[in-house]
Amino acid sequence: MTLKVYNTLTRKKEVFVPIEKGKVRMYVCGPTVYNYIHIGNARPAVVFDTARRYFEFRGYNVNYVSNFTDVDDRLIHASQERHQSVPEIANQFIKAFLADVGALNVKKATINPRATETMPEIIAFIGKLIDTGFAYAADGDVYYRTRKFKDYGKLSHQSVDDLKSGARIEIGENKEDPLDFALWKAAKPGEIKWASPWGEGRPGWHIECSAMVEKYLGETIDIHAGGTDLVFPHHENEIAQSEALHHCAMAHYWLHNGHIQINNEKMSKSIGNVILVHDLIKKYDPLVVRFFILTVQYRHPINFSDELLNDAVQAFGRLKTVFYNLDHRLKDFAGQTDGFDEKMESYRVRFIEAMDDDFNTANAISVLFDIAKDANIALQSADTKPALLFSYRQILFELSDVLGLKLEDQTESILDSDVEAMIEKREAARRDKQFALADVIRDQLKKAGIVLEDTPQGVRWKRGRE
RNA sequence: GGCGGCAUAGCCAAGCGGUAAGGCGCGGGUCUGCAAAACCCUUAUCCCCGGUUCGAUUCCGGGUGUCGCCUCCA
Repeated sequence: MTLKVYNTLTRKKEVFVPIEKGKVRMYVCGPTVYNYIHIGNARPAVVFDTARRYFEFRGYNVNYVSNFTDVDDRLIHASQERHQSVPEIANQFIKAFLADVGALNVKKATINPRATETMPEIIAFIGKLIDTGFAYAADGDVYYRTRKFKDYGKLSHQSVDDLKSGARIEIGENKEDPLDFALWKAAKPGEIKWASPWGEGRPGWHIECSAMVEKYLGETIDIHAGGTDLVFPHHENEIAQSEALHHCAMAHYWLHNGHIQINNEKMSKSIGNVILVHDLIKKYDPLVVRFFILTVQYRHPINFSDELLNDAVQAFGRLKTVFYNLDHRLKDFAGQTDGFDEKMESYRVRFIEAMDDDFNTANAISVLFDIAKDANIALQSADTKPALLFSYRQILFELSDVLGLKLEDQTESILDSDVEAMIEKREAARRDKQFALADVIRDQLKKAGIVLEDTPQGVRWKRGRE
């Protein structure tokens, strides 16, 4: 079985062959930390985290680098508006980013380099581009000479001449050509700045990624990923910068996730429909959000709406319920699975086939539901062997973990003693066939958020809404 | 104008040459003291028109619709 990934560069699914056996070097463009992240930022974080988990599941050692852009125009604007320094704002939202993404069960990156901590490498990189004639300084700015890079446009599949119409020169810029882009921007009075051979200023947006990839992962990496909007110009420019200097491919595979829409509209500030993860996870279980994102193949657009999210609540709940019910039956079971089990292996194989196909999480999730169905059937019979139930539990645990979906929920394991007393009181009432009393107690508990379910193996409870 | 994606049941979403996975929802049933959970049954010929083929949702051509990139953007 071979893993295939869709490469934007070739517009084809290609067999993944790592540079170094057993290792994956991947770089995912991270956020500009001037605000809380929105769900559009969450998608690459979740899908590429899932890719990373899958690589690890398949035995690869993954070096996962994702940057923080902690200085740029938007941060400077935010700084002026709030009368806070750029680093203060950046630190605040880096912290918020890590919290949000942590709630979505995104594993920590191997490293999250910051632009401001990569300044020597950035400046050196620009210097070399000037030395080789790919860049030029002009009044304190430095620009990349786009037309000099012969492969320009190969990622976005655009010719330089087609791009020309969209390019423009802002007032105050001193570009030789409208297509050129900034590597270094001279500081205006009062702006945060760093010293450089071309005067005080700050890096352009694209150069930090080129410098960081080189610094942390090397001249050629396996995977470079980000949102589809980054194909042009961001990643195109990164290629121009890095490959002009290194004369080798910057990345073998370029992966891009599709965008999120809100009620079938583009999410944008002007429409006013931007949803922050910070707010969304107050309303929905963050894992439901993750689950929802993974129900769609990562390259396709996803529409967000309360209706769709509520469907996801139900669907994910089904998975959690079966897992919980398995645990309920296995409370006193300390044994093992039956060992090698053909059926469990067949689930695993189907899961791998799905994920091998460019991380088809939608199909991978359908395997989870098939396991759930079979496990539920096994659960129906009172004399199913615990070892079999345990096998179901294990395979569900193993595969859902690859997707970063935690089916176990620690918060459900603790029950107040008075609630326990009420459950016992109801059990006594049921034994005495005082069903009216039993039902009253059950209603009371339900209002307190505890839902009871009577099973042949005793009463089972879970937390519910209202 | 250049480049690209998408169009599958009420909704979401896989499949991509051999008459349609999965989930949510609806309806019917089973189990239950009643519920809940669960299980069973039920819910589609895949935007339209041509073409290739023994055979197309799946390939090719042409439409229509829709979304996106080309300017900061995940």
